[in-house]
Amino acid sequence: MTVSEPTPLPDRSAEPTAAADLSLHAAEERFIEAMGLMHEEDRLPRIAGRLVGLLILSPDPVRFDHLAERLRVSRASISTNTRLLENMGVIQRVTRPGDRRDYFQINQEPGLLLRIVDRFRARQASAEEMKQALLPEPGAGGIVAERLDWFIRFYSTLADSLNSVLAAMASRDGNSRPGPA
Amino acid sequence: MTVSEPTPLPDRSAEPTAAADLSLHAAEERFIEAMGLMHEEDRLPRIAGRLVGLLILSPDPVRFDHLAERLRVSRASISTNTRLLENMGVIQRVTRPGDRRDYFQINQEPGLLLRIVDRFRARQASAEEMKQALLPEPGAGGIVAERLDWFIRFYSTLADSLNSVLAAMASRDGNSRPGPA
DNA sequence: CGGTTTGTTTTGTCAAGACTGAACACGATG
DNA sequence: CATCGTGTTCAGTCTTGACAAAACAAACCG
Repeated sequence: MTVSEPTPLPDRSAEPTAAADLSLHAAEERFIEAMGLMHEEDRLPRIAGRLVGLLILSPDPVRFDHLAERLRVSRASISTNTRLLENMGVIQRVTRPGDRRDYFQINQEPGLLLRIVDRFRARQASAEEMKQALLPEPGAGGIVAERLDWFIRFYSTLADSLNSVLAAMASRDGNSRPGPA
Repeated sequence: MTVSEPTPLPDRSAEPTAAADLSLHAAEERFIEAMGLMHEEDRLPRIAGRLVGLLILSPDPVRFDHLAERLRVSRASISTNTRLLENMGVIQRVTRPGDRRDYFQINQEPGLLLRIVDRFRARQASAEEMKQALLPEPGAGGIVAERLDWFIRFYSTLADSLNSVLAAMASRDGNSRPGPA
């Protein structure tokens, strides 16, 4: 799982910005790996997360084969995961005239975030259904109904506030950037 | 994965509330399964989720072996998963004097929710670290920094609002209930 | 003590799914 | 048309983790 560095770049003493570059590189590595783990928690393949991390850090669109090279994974994995992210609206495939190759850039990423909202809504809905089924019961106004209420209220509030954060952010910088869904 | 019913309780036709009971039972089944799926999304074993669902619906503490029986899983799985949830502060093991057996009840469940907050905070922190590393760079105020800012702002806002929802709910009914962390 | 009840730990099996290499498709290019 | 460049798909391997059965531990009972 841990990567081995074939080129340790031993000629470091010459350049003044070398140290900064290196630590930046290390930080990038960490960020990318962290994004990999994060997205794995969200049931996405680790490579997809790393892809997102890398593309967040890349000001310009990145070439398909550069992705494979930089992340040290097979082109097959890049193909699969770019497609996945593309379909989710998280990244965007761009092409250039006279260039057969594919480039990718992130897509100011609410795609992922909307997924979270959906999950919360689903939980809320599930508890609501249960509450409904419970209603005709005699003496059903007890602890169980209370718990379900708590549950429902929590998730609905959460989804709402998440939505409003998204909306606020979209209106603030969504007009300057290509702004997807 | 689908359960089969060995004891259909055939003597139900006598009671007038039979229909309601049945649909309630079905709804419970659905709720429990839904909770299983939900928690699986959060990287917990499915059985743990079902356990949470069942305990939410149980007004009184439930006996260890009843859990196994009701969910139709092995006692080993119950043991493992109750322990897991207990350590997470999601459920509570209770005992009764003169009774060797263990009972479980849900622990008005912020345990799970705090996990979500932690995840958000971790994401925010990761982006912040990256931003720091980026700072000394020349011309680093570009798109990348902007994206990281967006990211940071989003997750911190989210975690904050989640916390405040939790706090509001805790203060509203936390004093009547045993109220854990 | 032997045997029972209750819960835990260990061991093995199984399934899901991530990742890869290899075969493939297909347009471009000499 | 043969070949190369580029990306996709397929088939196989490998890891991970959930789950169960069985062995185990410990408290209780006769």
